[in-house]
Amino acid sequence: MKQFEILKNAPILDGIPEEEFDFLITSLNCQLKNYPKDYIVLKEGTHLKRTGFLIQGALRQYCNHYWDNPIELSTLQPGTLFALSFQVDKEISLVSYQTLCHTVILWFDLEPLFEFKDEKGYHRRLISNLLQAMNEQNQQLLAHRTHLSQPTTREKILSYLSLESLRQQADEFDIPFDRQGLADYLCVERSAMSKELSKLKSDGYLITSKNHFKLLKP
Amino acid sequence: MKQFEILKNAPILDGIPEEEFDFLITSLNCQLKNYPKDYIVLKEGTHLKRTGFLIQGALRQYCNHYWDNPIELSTLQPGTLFALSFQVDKEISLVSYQTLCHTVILWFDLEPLFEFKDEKGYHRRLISNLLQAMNEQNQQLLAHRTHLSQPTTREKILSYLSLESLRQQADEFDIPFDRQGLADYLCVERSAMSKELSKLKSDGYLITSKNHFKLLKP
DNA sequence: TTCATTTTGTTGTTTTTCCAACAAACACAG
DNA sequence: CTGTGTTTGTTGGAAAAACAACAAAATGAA
Repeated sequence: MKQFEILKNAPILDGIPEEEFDFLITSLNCQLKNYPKDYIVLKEGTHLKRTGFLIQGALRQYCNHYWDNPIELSTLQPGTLFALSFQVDKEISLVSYQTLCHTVILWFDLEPLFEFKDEKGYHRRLISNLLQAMNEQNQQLLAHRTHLSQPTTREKILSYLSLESLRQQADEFDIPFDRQGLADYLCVERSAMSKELSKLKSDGYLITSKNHFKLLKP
Repeated sequence: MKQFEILKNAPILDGIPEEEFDFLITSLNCQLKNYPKDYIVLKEGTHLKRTGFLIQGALRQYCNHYWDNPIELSTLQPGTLFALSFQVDKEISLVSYQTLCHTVILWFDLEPLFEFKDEKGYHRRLISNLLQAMNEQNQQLLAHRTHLSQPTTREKILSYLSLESLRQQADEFDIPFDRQGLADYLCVERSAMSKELSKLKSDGYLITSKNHFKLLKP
């Protein structure tokens, strides 16, 4: 079954044997729910209760705050956790989630993970995986914010490329974006970015063809 | 002793009784180190090994990638965790840390937390606290990135204010910034922001005096 | 209170980015 | 190969933001 495959391969369950899933399903009070297209699964401003794990379908993550000026955040793919809260009924959700098609979500409680009924250590393993997932997301957010903090398009590009160079430990590398994708990621105009890339080329900062970049010290 | 106070009150040790600290110090292989002013504690591109907890002093967090174009990220205050890694010797640090004054750092290992020697559950408690801290940072980064993603100064302001309104559950609230601080946070010019705030006022979007804001639906 | 300092708002100029339109290069199915 | 659709680079005018300089207001210490 396809749904089970996604669950089985989720990083969050890494290191936990399948025969223990039943134990987890019971102790975390799991509940599988189906939603039709365009259904608002969670509305911003409401109290966070249970954690969601997207099994099938797609979720649109967005804000629509005070002045009804909707802001798109991202589209969640199967295998993603969302709506985490560690102080149930104290935290409120700052974002909304809406289904983009027929969607299946596994809801569960986090609290049992923090209680003392974990003879085999699988709760702790689950928490560790959670921690790791969150750490990764953190790194990505931190990097993205660093680029967006740069004042000009040129500096945004340089910030992105030099981090990518460090990450890939090379001064020559591929990037996972086409031009439009990179512009969206850096929140600038594609044409302005293209202009700036040309300048950088003629200034001797880099050589590029398609999504392959080679950095130079001019 | 002041250093111990900071440790004792750190959110990361919440719920763990003082008499258990010795146990943690031993099992996590803790090590206290002193650094002089301007010392580079960790350089970007090097492998992450141990986790740091800033006890005393201040750390400048910055990047200086390929083209030696330094980028300031933040200044860490006592009580902050940094240089976390969950795959020792696989992850590299994407940022550097430099002391701004005489600084004391507690270094420790994370791995023991994920092993099976936790009779009283304090390792798990520590992990939970870690998870919570990381979740909070995540929320803040996500919010910040959302604001920075907005194309214009006006939209950055509106994004920030409407989120703040949601967070504080009121259409009237104080913000923790002065004008310059808000401009820095939103990565825009103070004067341009001031201009835009004036426009928003005359357009009937808000009333403000000092750091108190009241939102209106025009 | 007065005076010095900091914060905030305003204005005009310069610079940068956005936007729209188009041409060249490329990708690919028939 | 040809033709179609997409991606990329380029350009010029419009809009916005940055910058600099200054005035008004608020703050805080003597």
